[in-house]
Amino acid sequence: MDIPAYSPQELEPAVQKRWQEQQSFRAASVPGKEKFYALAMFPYPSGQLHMGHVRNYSIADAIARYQRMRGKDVLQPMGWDAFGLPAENAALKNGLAPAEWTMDNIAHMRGQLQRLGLSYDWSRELATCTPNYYRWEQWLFLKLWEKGLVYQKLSTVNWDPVDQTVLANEQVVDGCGWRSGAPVERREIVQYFLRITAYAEELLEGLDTLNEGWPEQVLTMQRNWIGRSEGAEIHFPLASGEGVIKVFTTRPDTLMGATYLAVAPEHPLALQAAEQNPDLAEFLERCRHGSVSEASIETQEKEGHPLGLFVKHPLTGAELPVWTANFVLMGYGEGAVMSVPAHDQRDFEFARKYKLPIQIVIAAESAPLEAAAMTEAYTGAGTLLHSGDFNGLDSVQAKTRITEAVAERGLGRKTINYRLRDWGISRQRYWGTPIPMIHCEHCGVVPVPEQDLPVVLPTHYQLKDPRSPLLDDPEFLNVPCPRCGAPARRETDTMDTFVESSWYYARFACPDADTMLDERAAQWLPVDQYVGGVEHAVLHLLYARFFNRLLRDVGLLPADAVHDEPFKQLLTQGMVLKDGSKMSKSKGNTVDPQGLIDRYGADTARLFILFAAPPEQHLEWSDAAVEGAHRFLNRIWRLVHEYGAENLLVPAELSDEAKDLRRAVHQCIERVSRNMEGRYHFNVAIAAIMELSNSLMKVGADAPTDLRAVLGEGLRAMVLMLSPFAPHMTEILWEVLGQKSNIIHTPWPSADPEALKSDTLTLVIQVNGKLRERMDFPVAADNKAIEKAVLASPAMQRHLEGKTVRKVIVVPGRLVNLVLG
RNA sequence: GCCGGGAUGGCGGAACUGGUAGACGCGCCGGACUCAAAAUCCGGUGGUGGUGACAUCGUGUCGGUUCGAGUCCGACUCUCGGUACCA
Repeated sequence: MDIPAYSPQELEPAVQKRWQEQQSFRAASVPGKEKFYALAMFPYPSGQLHMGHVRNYSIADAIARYQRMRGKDVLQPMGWDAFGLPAENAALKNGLAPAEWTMDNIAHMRGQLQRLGLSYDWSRELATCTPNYYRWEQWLFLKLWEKGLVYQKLSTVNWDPVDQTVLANEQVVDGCGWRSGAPVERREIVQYFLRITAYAEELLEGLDTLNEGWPEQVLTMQRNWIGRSEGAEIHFPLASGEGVIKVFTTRPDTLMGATYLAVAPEHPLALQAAEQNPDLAEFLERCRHGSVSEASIETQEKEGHPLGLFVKHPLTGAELPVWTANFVLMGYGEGAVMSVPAHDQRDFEFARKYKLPIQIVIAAESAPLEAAAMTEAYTGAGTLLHSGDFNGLDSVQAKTRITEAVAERGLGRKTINYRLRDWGISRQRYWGTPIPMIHCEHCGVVPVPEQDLPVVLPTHYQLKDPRSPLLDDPEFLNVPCPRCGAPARRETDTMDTFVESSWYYARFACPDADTMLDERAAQWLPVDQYVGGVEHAVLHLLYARFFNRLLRDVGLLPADAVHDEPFKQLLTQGMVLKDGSKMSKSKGNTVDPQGLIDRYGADTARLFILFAAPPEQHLEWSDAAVEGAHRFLNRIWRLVHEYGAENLLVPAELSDEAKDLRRAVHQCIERVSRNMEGRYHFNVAIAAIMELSNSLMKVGADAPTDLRAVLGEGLRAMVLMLSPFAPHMTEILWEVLGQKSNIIHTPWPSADPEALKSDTLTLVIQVNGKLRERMDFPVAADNKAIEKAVLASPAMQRHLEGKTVRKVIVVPGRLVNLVLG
């Protein structure tokens, strides 16, 4: 027999050319056909495709191809998240302009993606660094400014005193700038913020509608991130002079146990107090060093300093000292906390360190507490004591009563606080979307008029240092004020790149629209299946959910329940690891997918990466296992060619052997189909196909006709089920089997319930929970008959000898457990 | 620090809702084909004891619930992701 060699290097490009010529993956809304929008998170064009990309896109493509075979009208687009820090770093290192570097990378990576044979509608490709894309972001920014959803406020950044630039948290290593090595300082600068907190409640409630389609862990992380907490705002009047310090607490029941207040080092009162207090000034100066990241603040040694200032307790009028502490965050709540050392662990440790009083006001359920003997705070609920009028109340009642008491004095109220903070979108960087604002000496901050959009980012600079070249470019900087016409200065800050990735999924529906979105967005949205890394579980996915609502509220998306959430189903894939850790250039443990594709072809690469682990788990890289995937494809290639286009009709009457094989075929269809939806465990689906191929391979060329006919049925099903994973090879094999339809749109096989039926089944017989025997029973046998047969069977006698049968448990279709004593 | 995951043979992993632990693949061992090798095909493969049918231990650690626990509950260890300016 003459079987052509399996040569993916020739076969795959030929099939890809065919797809391109036939525009096989072009999405055009077909009336009456159910739509399916499959989307993988678009890549940052770093230069080379890495294994994480291959995995991400193989998963999404398998889903897209499966849904196409299910008869859906599938949209699967691809684009580039093209603004960002690495382009500037590369520009500094190689002297290439960020735009040039980015565009070169896109061209290279597009070629790599095409070589993988992913079923994208390339006509919708977009890159976020093109004015055509980011102009709409500027447009939206202006709309939100009008609505008051964008505002300016001071916020703290990492400042590199040597490079004279703002540093990303990632660029701060052990408290020092990564390039200069200089200790990082904190600076407060005016930035633009998006009022995401106005949507906190809606974003939280929306999570309940995602229970079906999103992983529980992502929902939990988002809930915790939003961090809704009910409590009270309490005002502590300053002992001398005017004003109050406002604090938020979730434990108003412990108010009578507050022994001091702590404010953030950036708090105005701390700064004011430091003017007359050199010790304090020195402390605040020390607090001004180190990264602003939450992780570094929370893990640092907790330190504080008294302000020499006192407040009055809102209920007792007692004077409490005010401290400043390095762990109090200016950005959370009011930048001040009331401290109840007896009932809060952090306050307890702080109080012990600085010898501040500890006042017990909640009785623990077990032993009575004693301040001097405590080794940790009692943070549970309980009955109030040492609390005047409130003694004897439980924590729940006390929360209400104390909040009411404070409110009656005009010194507080019940309130809801969120951990979520407004989204600071200003970046003091060059390679990003220019913020469309103008600074005028007379008029202040003035928005760029809509007709002047886009504010185009100049791309001709050679970067010499990390400082944004926009700051030194008079052509960019100098503009007349749109309001008064006087010479004014353009805003040089650009937007956080998360802004671009917060709406691209919608733009893909209408990439050529001459508005931000048109009616096609509503047709395609929501995304039916979104696929991407867990690392985006909170930030990107929360911002995109927020943007979806902004788009709705400016009238670009319909205000109905269907469109509230952008991503109906979410699959968070695990990372690709090598030797137990993330593949990265710095660790030198990367495996270049290009080499893999060159050597084995795209089908092998895709099959391996889906077979090696379920999508949501980490994937440990293995060269050896790739060989295995390739060998499997080779076997399939030969198996199908050996059979060819024989195409016999499966007769109604089958021999037992043929019946068994047919059952195996249809069990496989059932198993694979189940794993193509829901959990998307492609590794199990592929294993089932491998098992089937092992059975099919045992059928010889001289086998009886009925068996050969079932073999043909099995091969056709197998090739169809393999096509979402190995689309190039199966396209050819479908023809080898004599099939005329286009495999891309051929219906997915369905399991025949008749074929699945079996006459007998094997039950496991356990004694005291341990496997002892196996016995076959007719499918129809009832529990009583099974129990009787087991106890009477000769094989069981040695287990029963000298024992009493205490209990017999029959699990239908599974096992029998004899409890003997 | 805080929030969320993960841990099963030599390796990647399987085990639907508490019911046969180790499917499938890799690796390894043995065999067939070959002058030989590669490729391919066939068989074996968790540990310990036994010639053997079999027995016994075994899913990160310790404890619990249950006729029965990889799966449920409690405590812990290690590890990974996020932590708001990496994307």
